[in-house]
Amino acid sequence: MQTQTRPTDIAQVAHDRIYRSLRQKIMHGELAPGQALTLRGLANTYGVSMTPVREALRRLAAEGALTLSASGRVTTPELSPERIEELAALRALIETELASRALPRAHLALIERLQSINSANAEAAVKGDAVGYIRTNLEFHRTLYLRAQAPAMLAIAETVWLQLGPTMRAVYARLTRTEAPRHHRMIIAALKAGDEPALRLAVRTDVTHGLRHLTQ
Amino acid sequence: MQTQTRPTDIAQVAHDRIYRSLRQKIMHGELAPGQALTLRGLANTYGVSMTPVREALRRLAAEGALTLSASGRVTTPELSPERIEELAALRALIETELASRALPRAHLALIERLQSINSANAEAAVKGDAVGYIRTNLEFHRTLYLRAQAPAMLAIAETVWLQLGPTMRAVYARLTRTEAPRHHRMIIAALKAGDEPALRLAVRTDVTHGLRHLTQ
DNA sequence: GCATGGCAGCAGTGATCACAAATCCGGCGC
DNA sequence: GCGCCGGATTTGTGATCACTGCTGCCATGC
Repeated sequence: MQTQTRPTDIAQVAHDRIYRSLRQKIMHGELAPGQALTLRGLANTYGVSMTPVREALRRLAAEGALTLSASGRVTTPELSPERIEELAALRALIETELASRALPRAHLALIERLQSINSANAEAAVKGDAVGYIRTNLEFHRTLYLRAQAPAMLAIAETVWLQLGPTMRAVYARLTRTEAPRHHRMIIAALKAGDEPALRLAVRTDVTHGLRHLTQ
Repeated sequence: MQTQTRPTDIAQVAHDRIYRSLRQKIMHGELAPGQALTLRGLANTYGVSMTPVREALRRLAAEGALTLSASGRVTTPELSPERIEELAALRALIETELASRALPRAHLALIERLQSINSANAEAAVKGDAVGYIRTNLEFHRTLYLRAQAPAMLAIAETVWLQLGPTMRAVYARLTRTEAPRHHRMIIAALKAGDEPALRLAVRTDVTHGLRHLTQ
């Protein structure tokens, strides 16, 4: 019983480390759409053999974060406008539900944390730091949704973020400024007021705003 | 250029074959919750080495169809009531949206196909064929949702079905009878009438009905 | 009788290798 | 000069193996 494994059930093995590393890069928009990844190349980069790299890539491909060509080559996806519209609709559907479920549990400490993340988000925006912008933006949403106590829903929301990752960079590169924190402030205001319809609207607006102009 | 590969981009390799086989078994409720799967055992069953089995299992685990213990052992998941409630809510959210999108494209040929699938579903119900019941039930939904032209949404809906697979058998074992086709007939009636609110309600009722009593 | 310790078998992980298919590139012929 | 052919290289796939840690069982001692 007195094993020295971590208290979590998170395996600390090589393929998992590589999976997390690549997943973060993809979700934060550090990889451009259409970029090719090779087993031997990544194995060399991470100093391991092809085996754990293959598992990490296959897992990411299963989650839609990467595309497998017919010959097994993996690349980051280049999304069609229709696909982007779908993923934006999914974000709106799932995240409004998550926000609704988080609302009754959103106490002052959470709202303060959201405001703090929002400051970092605005800072990244004015500095033109696209990766930092995306990272803090997702952190804002994740922090709120964690309160919903709905891990399966959150996992699916994150899967959608992952699929949008490579595209996100292109999206946010052009709008940045202090644009998006406005919607985040609307979310915070609705949380403070306990106004569920306003919260749902604010979340829906926030998640679809940046993607809408890409779907035409 | 004159390769003999299929025109689709679906790889016909060993790990993919094993993945599809296991995925179907899980989604159709052929595997009981908590059942353990071993790499060497499956490798033997399918007549391959551990490598492709490992990839298939990891892919299924990534989709939530299987659970990985801390030591790497994989089993079919035993879902908590909270998790089931979440997954039912996700089904309701996503599938009402898919049905709405399919509605304007639902012509008579589709409705006739749905009725035909529904007959097979009723037949499986009276025969007490749980696997056949689940299979035709999912086929009914998938056939409708394919008309929505929303592959990303459908993929996520199927992921949810996959997670519910092992649990579904236990659910439908107790209610079967000609119970569920009633909701399916409501869906068909709403499609014929072009009545979107009724369609959304019928879908929501159908997907949450069987799961609701498990969430308490 | 029960608890504990050790040992054997079992299960997953990652490295290495042989192989096949796809891709790329240079040269040859028209 | 252009296009096509063929080989070299790259890349993914699957098998095998050594290794580690876990599991479970049996025997031993209290």
